[in-house]
Amino acid sequence: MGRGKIEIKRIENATNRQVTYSKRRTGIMKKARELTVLCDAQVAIIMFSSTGKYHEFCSPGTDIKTIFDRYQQAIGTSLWNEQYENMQRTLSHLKDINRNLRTEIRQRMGEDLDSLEFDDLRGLEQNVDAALKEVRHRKYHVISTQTETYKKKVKHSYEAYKNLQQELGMREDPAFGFVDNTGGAGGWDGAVALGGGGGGGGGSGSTVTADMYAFRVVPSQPNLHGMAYGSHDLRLG
Amino acid sequence: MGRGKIEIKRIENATNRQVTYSKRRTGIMKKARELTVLCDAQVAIIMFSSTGKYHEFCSPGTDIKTIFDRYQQAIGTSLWNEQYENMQRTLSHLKDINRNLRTEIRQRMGEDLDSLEFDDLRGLEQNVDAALKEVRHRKYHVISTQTETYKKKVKHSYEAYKNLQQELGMREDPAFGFVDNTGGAGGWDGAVALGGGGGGGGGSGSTVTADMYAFRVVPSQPNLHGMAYGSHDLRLG
DNA sequence: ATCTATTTATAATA
DNA sequence: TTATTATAAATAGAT
Repeated sequence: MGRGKIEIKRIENATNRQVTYSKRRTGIMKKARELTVLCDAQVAIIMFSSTGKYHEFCSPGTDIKTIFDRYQQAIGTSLWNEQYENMQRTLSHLKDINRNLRTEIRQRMGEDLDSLEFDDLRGLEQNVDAALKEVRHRKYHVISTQTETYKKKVKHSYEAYKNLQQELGMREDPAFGFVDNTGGAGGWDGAVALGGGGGGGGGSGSTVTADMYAFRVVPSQPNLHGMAYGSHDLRLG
Repeated sequence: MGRGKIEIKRIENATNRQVTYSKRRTGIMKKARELTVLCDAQVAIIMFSSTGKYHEFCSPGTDIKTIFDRYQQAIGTSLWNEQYENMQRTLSHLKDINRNLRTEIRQRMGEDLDSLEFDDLRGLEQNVDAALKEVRHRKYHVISTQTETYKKKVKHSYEAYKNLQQELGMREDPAFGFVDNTGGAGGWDGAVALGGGGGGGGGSGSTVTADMYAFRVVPSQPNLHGMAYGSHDLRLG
């Protein structure tokens, strides 16, 4: 029905496609309206163009949602409900898992142990004990790494200072140079001795004490990825 | 388009109406199909005839529910959509929490510690250490309670035996009676000495060894509410 | 259902 | 976009 017959396949020219969409959409809507009136029917149409624009038609005296509800009743099984209930199930499953995880954490924190049998307790104890060893090991590794880094920084700083001092000494009165109070660049291993971490070579001279790291004795909220240990609301899933 | 022009108003003759409905319905469906193909559009049509029969059309590659969802999104407001999205949000929030909980558990198990700063590690260590003490304490409490219970059972059993023996001795030849080998009902406290738990009164005589409880030395999967420690799939939320 | 005279929709074009 | 118009398609009424 046009100047020429066309093949029913995707119109490649975007403009033509858009024009045809517009014309034929109008045509379908008109047909739907006519069907509604002529045959006393109820029709609902939803369309999306390839560009994402949406258009709808609905017989007067009703609305799309009503027709859709009726449709759902007609086909019996409710797609909505199916998906909805699926989600509900997933949700409650997640909550269950959540609750279990919280319980495990609480028990790993030494709380709510009343429900555990002796064997459970023994297993938990072994597990926590092993974990403690791991954490300590890691802690020592970190502190020794930190110490190494610090040591290197100090060493570099010292060398830079010495170089500057030499340079100054060559150009000006040596009396203006800084005095070297260190026992030499050699002994910054102290803190490594705290743990079993991989300490570097031995050294003598000045010793770095634990105070150097300003250890907090009070267990003030330590953060874990911005979250304090045990800060989860463990009451509900 | 027919032998005669018709007015667009309800067809009163039921048969004619039905026939026209059928013909025009087919026509609309064909038009919809053509539109889908020609213009790369998505179309969903639901129809109910005046007699209640329903028919639908949907572009291939999708389904009515999907189109309806999209439609609801397009028009913005929708109670269903609201609820649906609410659920989606809750779900992803739960997944996030879940992931964090799993991370915390893993770190409490001494795994994945690389991302932790020294202060985090120190806090974790203190926390796990305290937990370990709690678990041990509880374990000792349980074992001593168990021991008490066992002691009482043995005592009762012994007394029942003595009573029976006496009864037997009164009725039959005492030679058939059982010999009492125990050192008296008094000393079943042995295992309590294992820990700091609240042991009962002191006693002497035979000692209960740890073997009495058939301690497993191998840390075979201890159960926690039917779930082994660390048995959660900790990989994903 | 099937057939066609006619009306209607629309492809190409401006 | 909108309008025109030659033609293809849909379909009312008859069979």
